[in-house]
Amino acid sequence: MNIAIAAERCGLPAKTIRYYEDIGLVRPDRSANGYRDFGDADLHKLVFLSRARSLGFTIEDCRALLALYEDRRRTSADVKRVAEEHLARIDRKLAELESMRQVLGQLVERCHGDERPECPIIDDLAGEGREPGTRLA
Amino acid sequence: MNIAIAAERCGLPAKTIRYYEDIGLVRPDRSANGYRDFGDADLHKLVFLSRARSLGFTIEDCRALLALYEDRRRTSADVKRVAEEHLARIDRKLAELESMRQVLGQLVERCHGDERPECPIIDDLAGEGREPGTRLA
DNA sequence: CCTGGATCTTCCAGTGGCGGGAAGGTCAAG
DNA sequence: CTTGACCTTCCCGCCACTGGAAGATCCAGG
Repeated sequence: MNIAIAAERCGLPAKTIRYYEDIGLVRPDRSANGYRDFGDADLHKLVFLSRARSLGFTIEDCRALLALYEDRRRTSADVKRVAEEHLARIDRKLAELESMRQVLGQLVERCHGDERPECPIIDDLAGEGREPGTRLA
Repeated sequence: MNIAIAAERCGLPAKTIRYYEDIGLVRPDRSANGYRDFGDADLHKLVFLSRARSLGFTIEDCRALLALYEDRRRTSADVKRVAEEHLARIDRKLAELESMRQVLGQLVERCHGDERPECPIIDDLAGEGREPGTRLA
């Protein structure tokens, strides 16, 4: 099947699929005219990649997971380890974002948002009250 | 003051400060020897930038915020709008990460993590049960 | 048979926000 | 006078694509 059909079926843009071939994640056949020709196995891989990426796995994670996917002698422990590392990355990122959200949320709440120049957001960014330790977070 | 001192005082790497000058966020003087010479106002800007970046504002947000910081006729409404847009971005990102966390967390829980090949994580990525709508999320 | 539009190919450049490292100038101490 | 710590500019690399140019190919209509 041509790339447009494969793209439609796996939910990835054709550009992304070509990129995945470039970096060696898929190796579709080529038709006589030079067009990529995706078989069912290729499509399965693309669906796998699409799903893994949507869960936030990096490309290198995907490469490892794809190898495990295709290895009948894999152990679920190997898979779980990759997933747990990613889960830890997600948790770190969540904590970082939640901290930002908390600080910024409080600043926004305290800002009147009127036509006057006084603004606790600007004051915070400028470092007002940083030394005394009266900082919000 | 030289760049290393400025870097130490604002908490940004010297490389980052040079980059900020490249893109026009700061304009330190130059000494006779060609070295950058940061004054107090420059340092204040760098501290401002450091804090804004740590709250996740994009460089373009920082440019806008810095302009507001320096504009005595700004309104707090202008500042608040920038902050609220960023807050919305944070919330979208949080929702996305929380969704990933939820799905991946359940998959990891269900995975035995032993020496056998059966693995609900791989099965999910491979699309097992996608059509029937028995998907986790 | 020709034309035109859709699809395919490769290749190059850009995104954001820096970081690494090369090649070379400058400065202060011993 | 040399050493080593600074400083400068410059260019490449990161991640995971995305956009666009230039050109080949395919297919349907006239």
